[in-house]
Amino acid sequence: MSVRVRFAPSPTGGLHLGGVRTVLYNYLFAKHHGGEFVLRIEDTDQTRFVPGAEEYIFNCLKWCGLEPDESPVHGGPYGPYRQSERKEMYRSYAETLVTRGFAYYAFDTREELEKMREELKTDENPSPQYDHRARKNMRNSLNLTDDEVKELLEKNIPHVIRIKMPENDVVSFTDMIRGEVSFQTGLVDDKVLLKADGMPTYHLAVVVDDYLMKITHAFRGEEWLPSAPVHLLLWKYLGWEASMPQWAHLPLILGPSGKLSKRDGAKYGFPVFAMNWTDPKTNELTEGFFEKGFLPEAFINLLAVLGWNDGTEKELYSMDELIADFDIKRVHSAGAKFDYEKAKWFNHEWIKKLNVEHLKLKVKEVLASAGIETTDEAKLEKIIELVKDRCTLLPDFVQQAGFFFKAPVTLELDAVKPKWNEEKKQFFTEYIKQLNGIGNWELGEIESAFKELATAKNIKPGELQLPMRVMLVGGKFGPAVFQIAEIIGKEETVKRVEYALSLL
RNA sequence: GCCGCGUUGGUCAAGGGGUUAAGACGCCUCCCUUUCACGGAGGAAUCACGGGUUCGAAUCCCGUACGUGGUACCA
Repeated sequence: MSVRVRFAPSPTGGLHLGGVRTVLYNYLFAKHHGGEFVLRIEDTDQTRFVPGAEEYIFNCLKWCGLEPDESPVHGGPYGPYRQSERKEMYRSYAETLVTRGFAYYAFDTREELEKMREELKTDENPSPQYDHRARKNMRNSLNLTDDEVKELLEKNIPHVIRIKMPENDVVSFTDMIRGEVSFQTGLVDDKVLLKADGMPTYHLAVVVDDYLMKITHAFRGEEWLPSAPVHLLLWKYLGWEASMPQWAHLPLILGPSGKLSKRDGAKYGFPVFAMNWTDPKTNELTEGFFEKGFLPEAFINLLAVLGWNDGTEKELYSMDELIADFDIKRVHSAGAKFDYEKAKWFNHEWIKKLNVEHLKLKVKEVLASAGIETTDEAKLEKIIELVKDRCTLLPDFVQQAGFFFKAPVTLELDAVKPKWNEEKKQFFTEYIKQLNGIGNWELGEIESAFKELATAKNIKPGELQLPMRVMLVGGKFGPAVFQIAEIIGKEETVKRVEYALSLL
């Protein structure tokens, strides 16, 4: 049987680091086994609908290179892939469960539920559940007579269907990451399966759809572990136990203080979403890795090794290598704190690693958005090669490569002034003359003229190089000075030196 | 509160009865370089605690503490 996995986001907002990692592990597992990766939209909560969120998710996955094989936009044989479009099929499964005695109708109103919680609430039990004890005193088909239930149903009185958790049983299963996990059914509440509006809750939808879509392995965040017994029981009650997927609950990604939230991002200055997301209601922007200047290769890489390793010292993986080496059993069971410094290191490594051709377009874009037009392709390529070791994030190219195309507006003259004197000024005045005389404008000529003149003037060349750099670059950074001069050309070099001299 | 899951340097982590307890990020020192990086060589820093089991425990068991998640007609 071929491997089929799924990622099932609810389109309610930005796509979190942890979400992308869940997609990634699903994707890697599927591809490693030559299986399919399906994306299903879990939009059963109509009150939380957020326009644009679904399209946003697809954009993120595309940028990450994690394209689904089946999805609402990619199609596939098990559609529809949007749960809201599957609404009609859930009710009959829920009713089957009622018929079999594994679930029941509950007619309690919001107010009645609140009242029950209020009454049962104590210091020892701050959040009472609708469980096997509570259900005995509520308005549901367990307590009502058949006729009463029938009447309520016929009158279309709003109701939900709840699972009837066994009072005293143990449900256990083997998690691919954690091993044997077990739960006392009496401590789990009677989760709503079908809501009053006819939509299923996650609990019903996930098992019905996983069954219908022939999902073989179900990987999801650790936050689902406590409701796993409900899902296990549903598979059993529906008579599908034999086709139940294997489960793996992935560890959480934590922020500097506890669970990683988008607030952490704003607070500590790092992105937490794959791409920028603006909440349409509040207009609040949460930064994304894409806009921050991360390469998808690096983003995927850093996420992959946040909670997984192959047992070797290897840390840099391409997607193909990940597919080849990934093993869900080697995923850690403990949560991992996200470290932005290390994330940046990964990006730096990937910038160094990727060839110029691969980087060119992205660098062009980043320069363009800083108002720097690059038309000379050969020149751009040469420059990227020269400066990429110095760039951690894509926008770093603006500082590191920008001055090749545009003379610096402000010069860091404070770095020069303290040791500046008349001799040095004369040196540069004469150097300009020599520069103008160079016929073959290339590195060797520019450099030897500089050094010979310095020797003649009895000044150490080293003492002149920093001023020269500041004149051309604007600050104390960048590749070798004469290389810069060679690339920007004679005219521009002379111009920049003259301008700087006028300020000194 | 109750339930689940977890706990190796600041962070990511290897190791799963006998190791000088890998490696990476970050930090520090030095070399290279009269810029900034890259690269290279070093350094500081870890098995949450308490009991067992065992000749021997970071590794196995039990407690405790702490962290984290759940406890919704949200996913």
